[in-house]
Amino acid sequence: MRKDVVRIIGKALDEAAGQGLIGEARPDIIVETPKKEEFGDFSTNVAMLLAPLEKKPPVEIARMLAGMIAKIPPVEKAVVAGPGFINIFLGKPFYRAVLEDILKKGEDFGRLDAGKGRRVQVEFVSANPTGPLHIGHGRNAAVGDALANVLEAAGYEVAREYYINDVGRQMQTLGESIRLRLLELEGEDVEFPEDFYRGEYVKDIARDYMQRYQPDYAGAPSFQDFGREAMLERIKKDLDDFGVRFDAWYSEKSLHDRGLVMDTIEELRRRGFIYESEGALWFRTTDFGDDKDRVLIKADKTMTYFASDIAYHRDKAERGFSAMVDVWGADHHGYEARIRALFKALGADDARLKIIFIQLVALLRKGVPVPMGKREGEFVTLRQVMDEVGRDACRFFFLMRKSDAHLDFDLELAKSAAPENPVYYVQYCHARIKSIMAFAREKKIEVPQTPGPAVFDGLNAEEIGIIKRLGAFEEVVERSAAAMEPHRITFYLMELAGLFHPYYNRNRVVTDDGNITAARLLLCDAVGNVVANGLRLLGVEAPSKM
RNA sequence: GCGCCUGUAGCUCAGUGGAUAGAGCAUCGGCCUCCGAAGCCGAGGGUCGGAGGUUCAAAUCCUCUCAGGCGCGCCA
Repeated sequence: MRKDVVRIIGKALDEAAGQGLIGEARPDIIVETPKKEEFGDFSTNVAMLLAPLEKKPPVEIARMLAGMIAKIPPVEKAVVAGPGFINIFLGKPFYRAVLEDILKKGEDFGRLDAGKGRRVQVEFVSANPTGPLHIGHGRNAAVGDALANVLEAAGYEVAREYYINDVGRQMQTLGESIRLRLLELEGEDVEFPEDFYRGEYVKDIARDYMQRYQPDYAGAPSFQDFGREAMLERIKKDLDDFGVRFDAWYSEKSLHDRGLVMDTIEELRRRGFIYESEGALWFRTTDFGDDKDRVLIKADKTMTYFASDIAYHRDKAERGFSAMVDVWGADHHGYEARIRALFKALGADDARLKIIFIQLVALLRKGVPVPMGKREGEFVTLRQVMDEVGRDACRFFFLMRKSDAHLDFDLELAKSAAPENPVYYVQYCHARIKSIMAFAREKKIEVPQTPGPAVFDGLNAEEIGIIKRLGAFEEVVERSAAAMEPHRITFYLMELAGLFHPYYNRNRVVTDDGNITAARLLLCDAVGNVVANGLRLLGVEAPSKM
């Protein structure tokens, strides 16, 4: 929609240049949708940008361009305002075409080719398989998945990946924790160390292990392997119920098994970024802006997690993605510099790597914070929240904020069927429209496929305004993808619902007037369609009944 | 101390360098014989943390500063 206007302005500029009225220099054409209706459907500051280049007053240039723009259909009029804005008013035929386009495209409205099929990887959640997913992972999952959806809609080919930290100290601790719990079950008196995994889930796993392999434990897997599988199964189930699926589960262990960790270290050594000191092996990340150098192999000859991480990212970088997105908890932001250092050390373009940080979620209950101490394993799990408030509310709430902003998640609000709950505000919009459509069908009202001029002329300014917002959906998707900010979809939907509900309350859709009824039904259909498409990107249901 | 994030209405937050800074909640007052009241209408509310700077134009960009959060291990 905006692109059409950009094209129109471009045409006017070309014509002005052709007539020798301006030079060939072209500033970036900025077209915006003004906040006020009286400023038109679109507005551009191109004359003000041109003024210094042409050494003419902006208003003079604006007048000249406005005259040319006004002659290009479907522009109805173009007026100069303020310091040199050109406000452009489009005619009804334009908005009729927009409505037609939305209805014709249906589910595909909002699907773009901006990505041109380029491959993008989104790696998210990647929680250690040593415990169940907690609320923070939930936000990570919601953001990562919605972002992947948005990128897909924008025309990228997206790969969703989960990186599993399945070797090292914490896996050993998990194995040991299970072993001790098993001994307990067998009646032994054990002292359970403070820093072991103390959650109930460990006891569950130990119980499973016992039931499956007792009495002689012949052929039983190691506690660690058993624990890993049990935890992954549980995590997958949680994510599945949350509506999140991955294309790949990438094992850290597999990096070691294939020798890629040592390979990577060797490559860095060849490139001269590795040195030994105090018995340890270091990567000189300070060459690339990190605060300090980082250890890859400790003095005890075991590897750090960072060693795996660089091997993993090296592998990613070689897989030919045009962009790689890592979604991390905000407490990991200190890692960004060292991962970027790896890219630079390998001569790879680290601009391809985008790291999104997910800030903490504060759970509230009627405004009172829910304690979330991680000690004793009593943190709030994604499962608990999902079970309490439902998947839709849960996902929607996680996407109501910019990911790098703290999020207050009020459980009572999320599950309340009250007007102040934004999830239902948007879903209700969809359900309401479906209900209206059903009502019209019951009344055997004929609705044309597309709005002809006679039908469309029945629509008033408020309805045209809604169509204008509907048309902007494509742009919202595009910007959301470009900025990698899925929350923009959420805000758009709340705004759209905020246009529709008041409109509905003031206007009857099904009336005695055939043309008006048809036009309004088509408008409703389009709104419902866009709401459904937007909710799909968020991974939230668009119910027909509530 | 250094680095990253955040300071916008009482609260929670939007806000592409543009025109008189917006929502929702909360508060107060109204609307269901009529397509879904999980909805709508109306009212009050602001030194965009502060100070400089760039610009025709700054909540937005730059510098400094104040406040809060997080991170700064041969931890995971």
